[in-house]
Amino acid sequence: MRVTENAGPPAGRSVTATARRAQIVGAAIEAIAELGYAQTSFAKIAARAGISSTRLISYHFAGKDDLMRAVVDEATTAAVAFIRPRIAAVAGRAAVLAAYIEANLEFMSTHPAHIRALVDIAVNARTPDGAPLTVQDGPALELLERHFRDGQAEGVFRDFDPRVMAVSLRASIDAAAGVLAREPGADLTAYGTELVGIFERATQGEMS
Amino acid sequence: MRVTENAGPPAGRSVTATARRAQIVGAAIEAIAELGYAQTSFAKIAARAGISSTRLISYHFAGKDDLMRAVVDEATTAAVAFIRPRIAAVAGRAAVLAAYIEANLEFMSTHPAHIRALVDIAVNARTPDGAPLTVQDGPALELLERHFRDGQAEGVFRDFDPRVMAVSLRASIDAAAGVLAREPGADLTAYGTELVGIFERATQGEMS
Amino acid sequence: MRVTENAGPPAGRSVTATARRAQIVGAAIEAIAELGYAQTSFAKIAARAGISSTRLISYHFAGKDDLMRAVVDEATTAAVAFIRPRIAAVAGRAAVLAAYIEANLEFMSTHPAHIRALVDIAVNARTPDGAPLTVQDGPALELLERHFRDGQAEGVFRDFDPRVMAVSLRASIDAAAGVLAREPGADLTAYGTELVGIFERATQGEMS
Amino acid sequence: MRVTENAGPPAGRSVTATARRAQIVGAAIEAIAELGYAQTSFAKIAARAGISSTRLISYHFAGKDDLMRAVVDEATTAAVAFIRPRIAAVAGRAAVLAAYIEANLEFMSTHPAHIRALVDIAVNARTPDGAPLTVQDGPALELLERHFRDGQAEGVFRDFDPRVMAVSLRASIDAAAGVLAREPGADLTAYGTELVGIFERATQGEMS
DNA sequence: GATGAATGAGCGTTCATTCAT
DNA sequence: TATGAATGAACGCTCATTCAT
Repeated sequence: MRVTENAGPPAGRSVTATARRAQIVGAAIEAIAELGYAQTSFAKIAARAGISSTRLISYHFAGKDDLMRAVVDEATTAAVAFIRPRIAAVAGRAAVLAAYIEANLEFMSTHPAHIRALVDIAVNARTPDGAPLTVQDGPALELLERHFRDGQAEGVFRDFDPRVMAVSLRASIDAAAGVLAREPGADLTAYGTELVGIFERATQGEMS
Repeated sequence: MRVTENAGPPAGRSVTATARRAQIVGAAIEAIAELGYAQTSFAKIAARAGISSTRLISYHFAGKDDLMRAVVDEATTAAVAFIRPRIAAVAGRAAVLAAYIEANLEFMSTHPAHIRALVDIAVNARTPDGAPLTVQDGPALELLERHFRDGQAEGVFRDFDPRVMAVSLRASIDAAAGVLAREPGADLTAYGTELVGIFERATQGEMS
Repeated sequence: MRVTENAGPPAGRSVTATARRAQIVGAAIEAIAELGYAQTSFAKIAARAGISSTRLISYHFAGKDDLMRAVVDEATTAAVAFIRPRIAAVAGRAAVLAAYIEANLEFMSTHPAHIRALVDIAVNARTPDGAPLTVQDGPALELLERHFRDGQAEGVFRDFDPRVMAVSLRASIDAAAGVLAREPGADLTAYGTELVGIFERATQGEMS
Repeated sequence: MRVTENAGPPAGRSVTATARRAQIVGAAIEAIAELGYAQTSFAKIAARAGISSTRLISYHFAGKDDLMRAVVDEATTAAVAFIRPRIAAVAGRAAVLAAYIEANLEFMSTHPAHIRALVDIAVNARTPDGAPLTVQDGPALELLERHFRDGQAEGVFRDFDPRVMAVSLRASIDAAAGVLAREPGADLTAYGTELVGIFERATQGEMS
């Protein structure tokens, strides 16, 4: 699953702090995705980045928490950059929802390590006092919730609890990442179609 | 959040191996639920169990993996014992599905640590070579999948991919545990009703 | 200045915790006396104790603070055991004062490392938040102060501030340790006689 | 306890080497006084000086030893500049002694960090091979010793060991700094009067 | 005169595990 | 069945210093 010897500046040469940070963040994402959060250490990240000492990581990041936050930032930013134009390209609450689901799954298939790292950090990373480092899917959940609420106000969606729907949708999408991790050849497009079918029905219909 | 001094045999006295194992497994569940998998060590578990040396854990379990498997067994067994009679009490595919969801949420509210530990281990635990320790929700998923498949054969459920539906339902239920952990006062009954509504519509309806 | 290969249990064999702790404390005293507090690390102590890993120190002491407190305890206890019978053997405020000074200097010449370690820890050791680990000469100062106060009440000593006198006496004694460290061949007995002369005059006389 | 943002040139601007050195020395004095010698590092000093990299310290000083020597120089020079005129203003061995003690205590109350740093370095600083970096109070002790010796030759002081008296006086003065550090509101003037009383009696009287 | 980047060595501590009883 | 003692490896982090501009 390793990509390359992690393209970037040849180790040992002085480069800009920005480039070095990006290189380290990339290596951290790879390491977490492959080994899991609990097994990922500065040493493993350094080895993956092709740098000789963990000292360089400590030099560029204030600590493990700081690095993990940078990983979350990078993965989130990449996901948003990927997904936002795809939902901006369609119109209508239901179409946006479908585009959101499909863009998420597409991003997963092209950036599996990003997703894996994001979920792993959210579940595991804690500050020394035990508090979670990040709230899982926090911003994404709020946007989804607002989308559902607005759709309800417009009469497009039925009357459900937008928070429960948002949490369930995100969880279902994240679970797809787990399936992908376990079955590398899985057909994500078909999976996306199924998921769209599930949540179209869940958000519309009358029945209750 | 600690329940008691972890009822069980007073440390230092000779007890049966079975009782000692149960005591340690209980302490491990507490520790994982409170601290998260990555932050849980033999030392923390021993402290919680009120035993002075980690040696006792190594004595009763072949290793960390063995202990984690025992935790998964215990939590799974407890969940099955709680849920099975509740779904056996109702008839019909849809009613069973609703009962399954509601029983799961009810179990969560009475055994939050079991669920937290189960999810945490599933996501995190690996053998030293990086392979996942357990297949996430393996048995539960298969039962759900068969239930959907049978319901489809009976014409009760619409035509969807049973595996995707099963994965999404389990993920949505597990996500409820996360909500519960973050908002201790949340109304799980209402949450369950919402979830039943979502998956009733998702599994029935026509539309596509 | 190293004594021996630090007599004690042969490294690597299992011994009682008490004996091992004493061995480590002894090595720590030697190390601090020779290298100074700032240069003393677990690794240096372990080397001096003839044990192979710093892990054994961490096993027997909760942390560096805990070890330093044990060193202070050991040195203080040894000093008290040496000095107390010597002042109990004489009668009269002035005679006790002289015996106290001379016993202190004698202890210094037989246990120079104990004194050096005691002073070094008092001056340097801090908890992580910056608070001093021990109050220098705390208990000794209180006893001295009371002795002076009682002597004044009996009319044996003149009217001076007992705290200032106690602080100055302790400082003068501790400074003798510095002289001893710098000039190993110094005549401590003569030094003691001089010091007694200084503080006899300081505590008596009329003049003011 | 920090005084200001440590007045001096704003970091990052080109200034004279002299000014920059003074700024760094000032920050080092503050750091040692607050944190203690063992806890003071280039990083802490740089932070206190408001400069971003420890590189600037290494640039202006040959090493840690060199910086510490500069600190000692600065503190000593400041103390001499403060004290010398005060002892030059009085005549007579005893009066000079009293003026010396009182000037020292006065300097302490106006420059507590200087004294703290001076004592801390004297006790702790070592070259890598374990040798003390400076001889504690070396110059001051010699001057004091000569003063006592000359006074004895003039028949003003009784017959005592001038070295022991000098060491004890310096130690008693330095100990006052410790008292001041622990009890910020202490009355240094009264303390000085007491100390003068002690050493007047110690240096004169007959009795022996 | 100044600086960002980089470094190897060492720090105290914790890890799961094994030895010997 | 139990346990105190011991262990090597690895952890994240900080140290004073040097490289190359």
